[in-house]
Amino acid sequence: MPELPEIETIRRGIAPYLQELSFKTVLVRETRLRWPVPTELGTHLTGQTIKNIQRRGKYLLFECSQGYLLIHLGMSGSLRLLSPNEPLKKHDHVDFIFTDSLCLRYHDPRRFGCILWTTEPIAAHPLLAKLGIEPLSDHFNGHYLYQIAQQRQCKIKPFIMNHLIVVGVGNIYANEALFSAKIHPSRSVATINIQEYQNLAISIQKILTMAIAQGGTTLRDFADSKGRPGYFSQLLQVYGRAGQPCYQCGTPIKQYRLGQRTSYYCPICQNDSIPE
DNA sequence: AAAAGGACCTGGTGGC
DNA sequence: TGCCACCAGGTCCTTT
Repeated sequence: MPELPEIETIRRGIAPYLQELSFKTVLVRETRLRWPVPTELGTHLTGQTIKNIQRRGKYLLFECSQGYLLIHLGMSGSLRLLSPNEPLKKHDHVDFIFTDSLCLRYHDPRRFGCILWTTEPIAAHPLLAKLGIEPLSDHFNGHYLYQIAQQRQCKIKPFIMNHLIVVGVGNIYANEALFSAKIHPSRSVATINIQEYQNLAISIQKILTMAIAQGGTTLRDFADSKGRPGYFSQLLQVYGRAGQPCYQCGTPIKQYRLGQRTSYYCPICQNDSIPE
């Protein structure tokens, strides 16, 4: 479900309500996420106060009095703020209940997400230590991408989705950013020049920023922390639009499989002389 | 070392 | 209506 804009939407939605609140109880109904939810999670968290909620890539980092709660939503995870009395739905795996009776509820049908606890320095956490640059930071630009690309031989779409290079760009926004930069998803990274990389970096930032402003993209079931959908899906140019006319030139959008992911592009705007 | 493919899960959809 | 194959927003791990 969630890419960077969806995670950021959730972070912004919950942070104002949870700052300085203390954990009263943690109810773990299902421990089988991507990695087991720590059995002592409640013991660790009870009495701790949330100091700050940050995001690194698609990870939410809850800075507590004496450690970090780390949450990833995988493909199908969501977090909702509600009353602890709210009736449970299937796959509501964990409740974080706070002293003022607010409940943060973790829901994840496919269980690809994770909930972890660490008291080690957060930047050194094994899941975070090797992550690439934040796309919305000042240091992310065309030069950065160009330099790494000179030593690689992969296609551009998996390249920008590689979170060891740049974090947070998932399948939807990778397709959209490449359309915006007029680059075919299968272009070899070494054939792309510096000017094109500068356009691409700007496109990635533009797309992500716009998506955050729209509250993310709702395809099936994404909702923010209050259950509201995101509206960026109305602005998608290529993702999910196979066979429909390109908004720029009218040519039908093409769809194909690149790696294990579905890719969408305009054969005219993104110069379809490249073998898929 | 880097690229590609498989694996982990459930639910929704479309075809027969 | 039922059954089945296939698809889905992620990313770690194994294989090449």
